[in-house]
Amino acid sequence: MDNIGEDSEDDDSVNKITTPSSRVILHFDLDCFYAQVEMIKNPALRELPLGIQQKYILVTCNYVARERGVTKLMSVTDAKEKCPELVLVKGEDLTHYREMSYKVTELLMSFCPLVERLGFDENFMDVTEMVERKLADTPKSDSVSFKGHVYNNINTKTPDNLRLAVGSHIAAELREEMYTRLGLTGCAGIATNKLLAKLVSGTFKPNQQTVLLPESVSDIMGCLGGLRRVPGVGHQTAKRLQALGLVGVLDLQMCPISDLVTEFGLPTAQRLKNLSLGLDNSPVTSSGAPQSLSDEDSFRKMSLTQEVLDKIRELLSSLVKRMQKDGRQPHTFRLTIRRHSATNKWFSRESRQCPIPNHIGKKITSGFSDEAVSQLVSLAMKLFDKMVDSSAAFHITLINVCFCNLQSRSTGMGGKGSISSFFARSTSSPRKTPKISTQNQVMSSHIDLEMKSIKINHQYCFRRTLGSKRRGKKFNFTAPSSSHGFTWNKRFVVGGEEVGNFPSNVAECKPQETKSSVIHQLRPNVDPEVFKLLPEDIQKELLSPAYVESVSDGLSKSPRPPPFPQSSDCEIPGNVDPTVFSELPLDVQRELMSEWKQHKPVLKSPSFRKSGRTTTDKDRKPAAKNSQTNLLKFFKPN
DNA sequence: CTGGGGGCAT
DNA sequence: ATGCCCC
Repeated sequence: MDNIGEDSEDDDSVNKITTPSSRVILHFDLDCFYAQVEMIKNPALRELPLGIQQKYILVTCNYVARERGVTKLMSVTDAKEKCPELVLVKGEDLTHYREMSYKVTELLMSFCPLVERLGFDENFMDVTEMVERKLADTPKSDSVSFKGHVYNNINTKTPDNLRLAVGSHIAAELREEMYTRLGLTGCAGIATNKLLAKLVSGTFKPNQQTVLLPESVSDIMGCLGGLRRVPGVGHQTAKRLQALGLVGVLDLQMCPISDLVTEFGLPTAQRLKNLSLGLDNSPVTSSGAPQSLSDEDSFRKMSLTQEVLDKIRELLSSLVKRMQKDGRQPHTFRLTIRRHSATNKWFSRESRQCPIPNHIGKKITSGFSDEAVSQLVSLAMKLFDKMVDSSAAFHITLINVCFCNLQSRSTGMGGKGSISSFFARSTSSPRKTPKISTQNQVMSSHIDLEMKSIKINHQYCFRRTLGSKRRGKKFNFTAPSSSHGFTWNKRFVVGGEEVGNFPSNVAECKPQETKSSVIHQLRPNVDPEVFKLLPEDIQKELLSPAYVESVSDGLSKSPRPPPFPQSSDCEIPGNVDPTVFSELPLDVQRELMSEWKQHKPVLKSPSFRKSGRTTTDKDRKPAAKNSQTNLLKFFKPN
């Protein structure tokens, strides 16, 4: 089980204190992904304006089409108007895109397992360890230049920038690998966190890459304009921010944290403010195999039970086949619908779910697909009846069937690894492809891949993703210690942001300190004299929780009081500025206090997750418990 | 007439 | 089960 004690022994002894706290994060974004896949399938399409069509929407298009004014998410009608010669390919069946997407992730993972997928066409990678390793191996590393673009074209020589420069070389090589092995082009961004890497990757658009240096953080955030452009700020959040009078990133940067807390609560308030400043300590979490498989279809209208039944059967037979290839057994089934409603057109979905009886689940994995499908169809219809009164008129515009709670059948060997199908090489592949199949090869696949320049032992790339998302980010500092020779890397969770000369790089104030002492907590590159000259309210703002590495995301690399008070009284958590707290409305204070009270006992038992599911984590994402074993099982034993 | 996915937190 | 987020 999780053991906090184990960790404390090895972290500082192994991780030298001098080790830099900033990470090197890569973001990869394939160019017009679906269009590229179609152009690979049919090269004749390359010179033609090509659009990928789902129902009435053009979900993406190639660059020939873009030159003629076609854009993403344009209606087919508009696109045809703009460009009558536009060639359309249906893209509702995602099979090929999904397969290619996982090949990309697999390729990246073969260099460093810490890869997080975002949709089908984007991947984050934490290459900090690779960079350190490369730096240590190359004595003449002083004069490394940047590969690709540098945002704003400015370049100061600092140790952190050197590490980003090495990151840019890694990114370039990985993009080259993607092209030579898979025929795919894409962009990459190199920065110190996921937010910035993602934002910068699109700076130069097709098939190029860009580094963002810390000194340009305020520039890139300022140039963003609308808040919707900030990843993590969706439609709803943007609306609520606008109600507060905030429309641009700069507005959010300058907004008093207390205003945000009243609207969003403390955790979200901090997150939003940090995002606006380019701060993001969220770790790159290995995605591994998907948590759920679903299949859906939308249509104008469906009003007959028989049609519903047929559609569900159709969706299920395809989903069961996919599930079968995956190899895991689903233990939960969910049916989702969208109702037609003239007024409430804005998409609200309803769903019902139920356990999948074991005898049905087994039929899925063991190949009795037809039986499984028909039994699942009746399950689905029962769920449908819970939502829709079939005796009255109804109009459905979407049906989705979903398998989740996926568990590997065999704990040990022989089982078709869950991810094996996603990462499996097609046997018909004309080209020799690297086999990343056996457990041994996971740790040494650089041999198979004939890496020329990135001679990084994969062991050095294992950065623990401490605690999975599912175990709750809040308490991921209680994640298990290394159990296979990998050391708990405290620094990992810290992710101290390097934010150049931004005021916000006052990022490491210790909580609950007096102002006079807190000034000593300023970053070394922040001039205390300058700080003292600032108006007091600005000082307070800089020291407020929004500027502190949030407790929920990690520990400080410097000794710091535990995130929650040890005393039995409910005190203000360490990451909360008492001054700011005291300024909150009383009811908000009370709410926060009771929340903290409830969380406290959790500190000692990270497995509190009331879920009756005393899960043996073996079926969760690879990062969940033990990155090695969990990762290994995703590769074909061969 | 905004698609077909996927994720997380509550 | 829903709502938010991402593409």
